[in-house]
Amino acid sequence: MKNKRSSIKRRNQNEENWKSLRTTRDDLSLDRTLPTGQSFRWQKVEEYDENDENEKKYSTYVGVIGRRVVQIRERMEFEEEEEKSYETTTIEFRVLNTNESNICKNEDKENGEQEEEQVTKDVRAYFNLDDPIPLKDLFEQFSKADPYRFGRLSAYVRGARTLRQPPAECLISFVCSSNNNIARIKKMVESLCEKYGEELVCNVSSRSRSRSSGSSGRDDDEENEVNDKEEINESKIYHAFPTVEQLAEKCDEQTLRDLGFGYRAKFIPAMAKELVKRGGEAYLLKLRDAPQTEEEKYRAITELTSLPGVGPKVAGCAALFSLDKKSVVPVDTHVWQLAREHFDPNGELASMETTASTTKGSANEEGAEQQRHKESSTPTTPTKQKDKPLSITPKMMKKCEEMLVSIYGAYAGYAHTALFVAELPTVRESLPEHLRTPTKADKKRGEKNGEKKPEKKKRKFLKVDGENKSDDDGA
DNA sequence: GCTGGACCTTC
DNA sequence: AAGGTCCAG
Repeated sequence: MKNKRSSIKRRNQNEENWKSLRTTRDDLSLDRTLPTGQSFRWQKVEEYDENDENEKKYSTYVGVIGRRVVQIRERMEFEEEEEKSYETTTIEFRVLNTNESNICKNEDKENGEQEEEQVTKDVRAYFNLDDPIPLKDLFEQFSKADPYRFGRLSAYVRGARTLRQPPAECLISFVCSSNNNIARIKKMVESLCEKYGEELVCNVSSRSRSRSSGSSGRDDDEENEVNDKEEINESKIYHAFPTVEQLAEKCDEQTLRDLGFGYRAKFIPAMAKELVKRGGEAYLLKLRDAPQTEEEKYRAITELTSLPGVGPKVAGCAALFSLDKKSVVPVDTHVWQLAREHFDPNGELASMETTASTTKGSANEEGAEQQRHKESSTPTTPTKQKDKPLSITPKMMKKCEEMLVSIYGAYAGYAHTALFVAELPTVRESLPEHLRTPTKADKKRGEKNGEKKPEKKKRKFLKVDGENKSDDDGA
């Protein structure tokens, strides 16, 4: 409503609005946290550093936290000291929208400063940056507890954090995630926000043409020209995630079906209404603030599971990603696969796959094989199955979660996040071959060649060979 | 309690 | 098939 003010001034103002998140890249890597399928609202945006004479490009993320549109970047600085020069990374953010935050209603300066503090607090909270234990230290603990897998992986997933999202947003997003892929989940969440969420008005920073002094006068900014409508107003509209009240009142199944939600369309209005009945967001926040005991953890999961569209997996995600239940390990097909591959030397998990998975005839055989070495006497699994997708039963989830919690402890959920991130294509590619979890294709190929899966036996007892400490990622 | 299907789209 | 859940039997 109030975008009549001078956009130029605002633009300059924004340039200086970057504030430090007061963390380090050991504790937070944006690339390993924001686009990893915890939250579906972050968009990677390339920017140019206007203070750098070469206008060096750097990447930022733009997303919405509550009612603020937030942009985050990792800024690298090179410092020279005597002979050595080294770089430090500062993680910074700024608020882009003008109808919340950086404008104080009564031009009171103190209020403004309070607001500034509040913003920083909120953003830090969203990233769980006020944990009692820094992520770096946790990773060291995980590595000690599990040198074979986590220890060798930790350098490649440094800064892979677990977020702390608004509970209703998190829960509803993950209801959309069932039997679905990330790209479509993002689309669904975005359309839900556009349809029902509060508008958040941002000034658009029409960079580029300001100075094309840079050597490569390329302008890949054609999209700015295309969006001429928005360019004129110099504002861009983002949307808050709708509140449960908004959804309960306005949202209906048919509309969501038309938006492409498929069979999940009926869950969201039903859940919103039920949540409102139970007290709205405050009801969920109560689950968050309950004492951090195992009992309360299970209670939270039970409560969530009684909502429409929420099974154990979705409840686990909401509990871990928004309700401070840090030992929860939400087990999905991917986590199951990696647990079976790396944490199942005795084939306990493998033996539970009574339903054949898509590709592995050998999985069951192998599991049964190893099972025989132990004493447990589950009925030997049939060797021949049809090609049905593997579905994870609650029993399997429980077993898998227990196994990981027994290894990683009270912050097992954080370890899970890092292990999961290591499986994402972009990160996986940065891993040395021997750390990559074999894909189905790999296994198939192996079977065809009649190979014997050489590793398996050395597993837990192999000492961590001196994997060159390559402190770093590929990015 | 546990298991097998159906369920909406789309990459 | 994709980061499951619900509902019968």
